[in-house]
Amino acid sequence: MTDVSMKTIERLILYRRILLSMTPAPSEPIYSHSLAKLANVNAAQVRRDLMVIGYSGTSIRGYEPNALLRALSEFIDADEVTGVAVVGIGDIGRAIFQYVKGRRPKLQIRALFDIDPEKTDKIYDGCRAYAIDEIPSVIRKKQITVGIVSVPATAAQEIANRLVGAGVRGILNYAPVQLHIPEGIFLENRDMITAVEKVAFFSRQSTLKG
Amino acid sequence: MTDVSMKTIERLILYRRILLSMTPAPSEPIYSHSLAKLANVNAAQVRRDLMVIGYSGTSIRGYEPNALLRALSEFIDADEVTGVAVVGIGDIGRAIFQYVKGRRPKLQIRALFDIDPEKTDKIYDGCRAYAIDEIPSVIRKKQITVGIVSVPATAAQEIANRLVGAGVRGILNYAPVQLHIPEGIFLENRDMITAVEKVAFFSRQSTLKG
DNA sequence: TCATGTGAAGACATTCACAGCA
DNA sequence: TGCTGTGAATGTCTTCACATGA
Repeated sequence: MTDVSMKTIERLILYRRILLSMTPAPSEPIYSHSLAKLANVNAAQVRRDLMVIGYSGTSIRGYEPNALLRALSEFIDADEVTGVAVVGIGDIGRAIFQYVKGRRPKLQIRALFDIDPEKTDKIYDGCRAYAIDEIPSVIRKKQITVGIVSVPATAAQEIANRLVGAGVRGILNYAPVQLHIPEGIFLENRDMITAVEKVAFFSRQSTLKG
Repeated sequence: MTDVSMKTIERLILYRRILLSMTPAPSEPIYSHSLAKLANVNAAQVRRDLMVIGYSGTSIRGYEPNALLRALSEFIDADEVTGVAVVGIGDIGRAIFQYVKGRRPKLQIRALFDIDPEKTDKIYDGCRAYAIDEIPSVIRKKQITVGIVSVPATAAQEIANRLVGAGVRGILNYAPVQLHIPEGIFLENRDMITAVEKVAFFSRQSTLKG
């Protein structure tokens, strides 16, 4: 696979979400300008991003929405379904589970984990919750490659170690702590406190500027 | 205020979090190298970032942890406490409320909002929940400048409009939809579906590479 | 005419590498 | 010696601007 920048992938995912949200799919072609407006980016940016997915407007003016959607999905998704596990059944864990479940056919949350015995060995909305000790066996058996860490900060590193040990290739970390994981494993941090602090900072800036 | 890049602010916030997590504060100086390691960045990056906050290692070798923490906080925080509102008391709304509450003295969640009458006119852990119609009056009265959108995608734009109309200067959007808001209002998107898709994509890449 | 695709410029971010200092 | 602070180099991302095509 050709290598793509982080920023580009984020936008490609955004373009796809925009197209998915157009129901029914418009029969009119969509222009780089219109997509750009919907995505809050520059039109040249859209065209440059679309270059990497190898979809070309078929000598037509603009892009054919269905074909573009197909091309985006082909690029963004793996051939097989990606197995995902959520560790920590708190508010964040539940939120992710609810948001992702059934919304993306190529992403499947196949297991939940929690330290609290009250929460484990149950089935939530079609997905089973396991004890932390079962991480290695379940991750392997269910071919899970993405782990989501939604446990308290103090437990996060230990959970990350176990996930990596069990073979996940990427971690999405919601705990407010910097994880240290081996080279080659993808890590994305989404700490909510940091997010609020950042918005607070730039809100102040915009106030000062006028 | 000097203008700082998004990336730099994110790292400054991270450095502060790292220092805050060291309790008790170490009496030894901390070096750019050690902070870099903890933050998963390059040492030169740390030094360059610290340049912008105007803290200098006082002709000492390394940085004095307490002084650095103070300098970081002075830069990151406003003088006054920043008022925050959370709209949408679902899993995400609750998660943010719980995470932020009491953890950052300069960030105060002053109001919750929800469309469901069952959830409003109650006090959750010291913070009152209001109906959506009360956004304008409450935002103004409580001097709220940051709004967090944790409602379903279909409602998000309408909520954003009301928040902006009421005077907030920044929005943190957890809904999986692109908001359109006036120039000058800061917007940060944190959609969870996009996050999982991104991690899934790069996990696959790392697998292929080896 | 009007939109795409893209070379080239420009803006921005990271890293190197070293002078200077204690 | 071993650190910081920073000029300069490098690397990455965004935007301009225009040739090309229908």
